Amino acid sequence: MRITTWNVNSIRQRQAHLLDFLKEHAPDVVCLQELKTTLDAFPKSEIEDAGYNVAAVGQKGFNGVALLSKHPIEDVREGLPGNDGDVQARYVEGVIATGSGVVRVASIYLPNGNPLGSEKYPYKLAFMERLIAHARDLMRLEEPLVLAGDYNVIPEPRDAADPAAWEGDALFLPQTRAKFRELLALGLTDALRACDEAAGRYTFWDYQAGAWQRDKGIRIDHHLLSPQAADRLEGVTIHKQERAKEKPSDHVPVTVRLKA
DNA sequence: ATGACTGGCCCTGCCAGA
Repeated sequence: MRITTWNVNSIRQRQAHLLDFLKEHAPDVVCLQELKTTLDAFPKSEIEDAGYNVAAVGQKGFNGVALLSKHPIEDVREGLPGNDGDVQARYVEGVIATGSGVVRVASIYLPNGNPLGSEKYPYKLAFMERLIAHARDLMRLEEPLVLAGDYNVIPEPRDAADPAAWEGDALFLPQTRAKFRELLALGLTDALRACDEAAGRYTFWDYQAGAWQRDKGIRIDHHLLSPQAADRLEGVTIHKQERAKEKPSDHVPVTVRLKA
């Protein structure tokens, strides 16, 4: 079973790339972030025609997350518990029912948190607290669980081409990284790091300053696996070539492979 | 050395992203 996460930076701008990707790679599940649209302009029928079921949460202009699945999507949750009054579309979760069992998958668009000093950083930390609390509950189910998405967290210096440039940034602050480690401490596995300890495994390159051409990337798109999912981990692929296409997202797709 | 982009929206500079 293959589960891809991809911050597409506008589903309308990236629709052709997405459909190409689905055709070429045919992942079982795709977790999308930054749809940047309400659902009336979401290309649901085009994605369904490609063979996928859809569970999506939209928002005008910003955020927006979706689960696409070749298998039925059950038990859909929109938003994290404890976020009453939070209108930002940043979380959707569902149970994927395959012939050989179920996997619970979440598509997460964690807040960026910049600029510091604004209300955005406390919002990021509060969102992470809610995610930790919910993940703790999900871990009690002792089932295969994949928490995938754009975490807006650079976990370690080796996850940035130029770590010094990110000092003091909401993506790399010690407090941000500590909260990410709290998630891992629940017993979740960072899938890429379980397979590959190398530096230079990036998933995002800024549009500005020739970041792509100079490989000034960061790794911020992650799959976190429960033990029952980690037991089945076969590998992780970063689809780096997507960034070299015309009109790319600034993030590339990342796919985790689990044994059937 | 510095700065370099892209997308959506209130349709046009501005906010947001990372």
